[in-house]
Amino acid sequence: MSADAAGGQPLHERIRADIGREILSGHWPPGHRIPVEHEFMAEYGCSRMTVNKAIAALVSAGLIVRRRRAGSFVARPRVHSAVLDIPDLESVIRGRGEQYQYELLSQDRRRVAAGETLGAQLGTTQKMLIMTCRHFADAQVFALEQRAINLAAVPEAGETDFRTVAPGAWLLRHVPWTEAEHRISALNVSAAEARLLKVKTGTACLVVERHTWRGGEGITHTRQVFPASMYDLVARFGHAP
Amino acid sequence: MSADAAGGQPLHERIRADIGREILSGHWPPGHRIPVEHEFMAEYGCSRMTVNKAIAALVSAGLIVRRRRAGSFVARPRVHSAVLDIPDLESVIRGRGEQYQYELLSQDRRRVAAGETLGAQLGTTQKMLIMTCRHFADAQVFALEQRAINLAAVPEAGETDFRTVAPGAWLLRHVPWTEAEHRISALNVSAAEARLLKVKTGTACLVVERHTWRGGEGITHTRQVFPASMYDLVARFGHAP
DNA sequence: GAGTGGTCTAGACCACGTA
DNA sequence: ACGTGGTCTAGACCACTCA
Repeated sequence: MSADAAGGQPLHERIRADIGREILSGHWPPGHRIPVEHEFMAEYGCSRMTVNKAIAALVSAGLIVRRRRAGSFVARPRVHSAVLDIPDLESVIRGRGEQYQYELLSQDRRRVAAGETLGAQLGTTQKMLIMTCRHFADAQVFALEQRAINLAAVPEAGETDFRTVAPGAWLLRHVPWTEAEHRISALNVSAAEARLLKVKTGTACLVVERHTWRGGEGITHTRQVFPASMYDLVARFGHAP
Repeated sequence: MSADAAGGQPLHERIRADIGREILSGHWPPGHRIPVEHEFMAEYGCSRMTVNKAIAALVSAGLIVRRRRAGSFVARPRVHSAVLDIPDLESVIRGRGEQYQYELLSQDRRRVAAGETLGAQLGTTQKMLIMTCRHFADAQVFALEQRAINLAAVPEAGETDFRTVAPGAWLLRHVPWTEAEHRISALNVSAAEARLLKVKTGTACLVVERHTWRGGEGITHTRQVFPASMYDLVARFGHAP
């Protein structure tokens, strides 16, 4: 009986994938209590250790949080992994003890042609919500952000007033779990961007581009420009065992 | 019997820590074959599942590689985690199909005062090997690098000729396993650095500072400056489960 | 108090790859 | 061929914490 009833992969692997799919599809949202181990034992006809191994892997991947007596729950999305910490900008700024302010500069709704920079890899010609906004730390411009949200994947975004809530913060609360790719580069800002950032033309800026998916479906793309003096990214490795 | 014979932590956790310590201390170097599961069972007086759980955690942390019939081996250090890929520059450049060239600009050996930028966090007043070097992609300067190596931790570095081999590449092959912290920022280059990079003063550059430890002991510190046009960092998240 | 997860056992069979 | 790891079982006791 050991290995595979169907498929060619270990059973604990299959259980892990099944649960992971429920979470990444959004079917089990953050905070959702998943079935207890005995239910999985019955469903898959296996021992508790096997179920435990599957769930333990999801815990170490950060998708699940377990609490004794209470049960196992879909984790609230940490902010894109513990290694490269790119949390929403409001918490960064407040964490420094500065005052956070947010401003929506423009908003548009249109189909994005395949190949266009914003929205590339989000699928061909999706209906997108396009925004430009600024984040302030005290009186200074902390970041300029261009954002595209795939309305097919996140229709609720269409009815949201992004004049009062930043799209990044809103997405963190409304889109359960994501995969992401970051591209980090440096840039001498153009005159137009310099004006919006309230810095001199040519000032070095850190640029973070992020593509985000959920279960393979494009969710959002963002490009954030930080004046060099405002922000350093920090990444750590080596969970000392 | 269950929980802890001594300490207050699970046994598999203790085994994991013990093995991890052997590796991070360099006592078990990369490629070293660790004892088989039955030996650990005897040593700790526990069942095979418990040993297996400990080793499995080290595998998922990337410290150990297991091969059926052959045994379990200390992993050869990957290049600083799969998430933020900062391999040695030679492979980056060659991977692009460009010609790699390396040049040592200066070398010095001195005790670094605590608080000095290079060498901070490497311990107070360690004897350090300090270098400045350049990396070329074809005819362009790809990166300017300042490097400090803690000679107390890596004495072999003192007898190495860094005119022919880049310190980053050498360290990758000679220091078994490391923890690291990266700080990524942007910068308008000074006139002095611009000259070395063969770019105009004020050109935006990506700056990557990296501190590296092995088992808590500082190994090296490096600051690499990339002209904005030369290099983008890419980081991915979301091991789709 | 009762149900959850956390840990552990003492076995077992199997797949695989090296010797 | 044989020893390694890979997987799995059918139990067990315990700690914790929510109801």
